[in-house]
Formats: sequence, C-alpha cells, structure tokens
Amino acid sequence: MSQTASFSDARDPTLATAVHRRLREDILSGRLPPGQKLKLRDLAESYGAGASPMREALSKLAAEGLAERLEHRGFRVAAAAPAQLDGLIRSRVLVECAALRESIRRGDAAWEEALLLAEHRLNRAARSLDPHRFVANPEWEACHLRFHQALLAACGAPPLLAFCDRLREEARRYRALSNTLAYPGRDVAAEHAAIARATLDRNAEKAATLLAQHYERTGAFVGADLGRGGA
Amino acid sequence: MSQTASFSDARDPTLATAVHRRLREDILSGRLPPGQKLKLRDLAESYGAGASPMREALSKLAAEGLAERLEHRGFRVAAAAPAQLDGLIRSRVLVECAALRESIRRGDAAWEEALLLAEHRLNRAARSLDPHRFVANPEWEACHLRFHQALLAACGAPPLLAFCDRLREEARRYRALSNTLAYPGRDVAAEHAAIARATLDRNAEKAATLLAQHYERTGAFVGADLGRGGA
DNA sequence: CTTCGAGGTTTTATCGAAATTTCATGTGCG
DNA sequence: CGCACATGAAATTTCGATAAAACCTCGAAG
Repeated sequence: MSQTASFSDARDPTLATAVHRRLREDILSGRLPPGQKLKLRDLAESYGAGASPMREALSKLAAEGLAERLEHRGFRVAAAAPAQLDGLIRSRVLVECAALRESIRRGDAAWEEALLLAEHRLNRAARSLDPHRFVANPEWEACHLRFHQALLAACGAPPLLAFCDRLREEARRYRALSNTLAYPGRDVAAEHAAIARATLDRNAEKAATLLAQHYERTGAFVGADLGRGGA
Repeated sequence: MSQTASFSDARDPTLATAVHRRLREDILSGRLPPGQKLKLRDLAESYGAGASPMREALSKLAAEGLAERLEHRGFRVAAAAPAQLDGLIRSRVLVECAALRESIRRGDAAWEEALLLAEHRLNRAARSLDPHRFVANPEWEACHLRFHQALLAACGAPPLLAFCDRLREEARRYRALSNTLAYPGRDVAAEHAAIARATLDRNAEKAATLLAQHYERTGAFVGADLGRGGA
C-alpha cells in the first residue's frame, strides 16, 4: 500500500544506484543548474561515496541525456535552452500522438477500464496541497503520470513507451527549471477529461489533437518563463 | 610516443569508449549471443583492459538497452525473443511514420535536395560486393543509413531522431542474429525509390504506408527466421 | 527421496593511489 | 605589445587490491 520511498539508501542495492537516483533528482529539481560542472572529487565528498560509484552514476545519467560527457574533461549537467525545449516538445507530441492513435486502434476493454480508472483517480486527487497557494501534491503527480501512461498503454510497443517516459522526465526538468509552478487560467482537469472522453469514444483524430494541444500549451508557458528567467 | 595499441584505440580518446565500441559491435554482430553472461574478469582479460573501463562500458551498454544489469549479479547480453522484435518493429513503424509525416509537412527545398541526393547515392552503390552471392557492402549500408536519416531529417525533433537511430541499431542486431542475409524476391531499391517519390511529392499518407510496409516486411523475414533458428 | 542449511568458491562492488591528459599561468621572443 | 611555448597544477581516467554479496556443492535431517 504505502511506499516508503524516502529512505532511498536503505532500499537501493548498491551505492551507485543510490547516488544515481539522488543525482538525478538534484538535476530534475533544478538544484544542479544546466551547464554546471560536475567534479568527481567534490561530488564524491558531498554524496559520501567513492569515485567509482559516482562515475558509474554519471555515466548512466549521460546515457539518459541528463548529463553530458566531455572526454577527459568529466561531466556537466545537460544544457537546457529554449531551442532544446522546442525539440523536446515536438518529439513528445509526435511520439505520444502516434502511440495514442495506435492505442485507440488496438486497445481492448481492459485498457478502456484501466484508463477510466486512472482518470477517475486523477480527478479525485487534489492538484495542490494548499487551496490558495500552489503546493505540489505527490499523489496528484503520481496519478497524472499513470493517467498519461494509461492512454498509451495499449500501443503494444514497449520501447516506445520507455522513450515516452524518458521524455516525460526531461520535460519535468524544464518545468522545475522555470519558475512557473502553476499555469493560471488553465483547467488541466478539463483537458484531461476531454482527452479521456475522445479516447474512450475511439475518436483518434480528436484525441490526438487534444493531447498535442495539452503538451504544446504547457511548453509555451514553460518556454516563455525560461526565456524571461534566463538560463 | 609508442602506439602499440590497435588502430581503434588511436581514434578513441579513452579506453572505456574503445571497449564500449568493440563490445557493442560484438553484440550487434551476434558474436555475443543473447542472454550471454558477461563476466567482468573474463571480459577485462579478452579486451585487454582493467575492470573500471569495462564496467563503465557495460553500464553504457545497459543504458542503451543492449545489455541488462542484474544488481549484484553483473551484466548479460540483452534478450532477443520474437516477442521483443515485434515490439521493436511496431515502435519503429509508429515513430518513423510520425517523423516522416512531420518531415513532409515542415521540409524545405534543402531537405528535398538532400533526400534526392541520398537516394541517388543509395541507388548507385552496389548492395552486394558479389553479384551472385550476397556479401554485405559497407558503402551500401552507409548510404542506406543516410537515406533513412534524410527522410526524417526535417521533422525538427532531435531527441526523436536519436531514438530512431537507437532502434535502427537494435534492429540491425536482430538482422545479424537471424541467418537471413538477403531477402529473396524483394526489390528493396524499388521500395526505397517509391518511398522517396511519395515523400518528394509530399504525399504523406502514401509515404508513411510505404515506409511501414518496408519495415514490417523486413521484420516478418527476420522474425520467421529467428523463430526457426531458435534463440 | 526431497528439502533445507552451512561452508567454500566465485563474482561483483567499492576504495585508494598512480598515471595520463587537460587547463591555467607565467615567461621569453618577435 | 602580442603570441608561442614551456611549466605547474588540477582533474579525469585507469589500475590493483579489498570487502561484500551471491552461487554452488555437499551433507544431514525430515
């Protein structure tokens, strides 16, 4: 039932995986800014590990696209420019729309029911922990993730789903980088509901269009803020 | 001063990258069969490197999906079952068709010309080095790669293109794993020409259909052979 | 005959130090 | 005054060794 994920060190089987998780979280949350030099010695000291696990974690991050490797010059946090955000959004729209269309074409009754359930749970969870000020609700975030995964789940292409997850994480990084926590004047719940309805109606064209708008809208907000805030 | 190492070392900046390249080639070519246990000590000896670069190479391979990591149990070559090939083909069709449609929508004159050139060069290169028996021609392979890249180049989504490259490599592995070197009764040149023509005519629907058939046909051949040969 | 457990062996994960490369600073010459 | 070069320092990469974990074998009990 309840997941005690806070004690990552205790659950992670090796030091390298623990360090990898913490480092990734620090990059995704923006604590480590884009372009930041990642010096092995300093990191090893601050994370309480040797050079070997740290190097392995960095290598993994580089493969995921969250860090860049410069031969003989170590690692740095991956750049995050508006131009790259543009390519990211475009990739997400193309890939997720294609996956959604295929899901609609192939999905069976079980998929429909799972999607319905995911949308219901997302609706029931509060988006913010505080009604007046936006405070991220981990439960809503988890439901949000599962909803979007449920949309694509029936496409029958596991590598593609894994790629979608990767892009989602990278997008999350940009969201954290911008100061835009909430998007005023937007009813995301309604957007999700509309996407779910079109999908369950097997209206591929409409569902894909709505999903594309869903991502492009968020991208526009974040991109504008990223350009203003400077990065 | 003294360059006693092999020529590949001379181009690779570090031992880890050199080992990574060689190891990847050995997996893609099928020299290391799926599921094969990758023991650190044996690998280090046969590749002439220490444990650290080897571990880093394996870590990178695992991130690319060519190797699997089992915590506290080392690495093994990624599995390659018909079911996974199915997901791979489906991913390629979905992603590449979406990218191609977008390329057709956004492509400018320079893109058209580059595609035309790539198709011309592919046509001019001989598919086999021997007219009677199939012997892979590296030049044709390179032109083939560039042709398919040229098709999608204008989609404006770099992460998606990188993903396409990754899937292409994985597909190449299955091709090498099967004993099917040539596909008799198939005119691939004609298929490529048809795809190029439809693309240059900006006929997205037809181009995408042809591209999908192009991949599904190859997948069917390889899959059938993989099922027969056993894996 | 099967199942369970203890001990030894193999393999991985990690640490600390040496070797190689790059970057920065200062010096000499044109 | 500017540029090329040499030198020193810092960082990365690599190696060898140690510690920890998992696998295998073997034997005994149910």
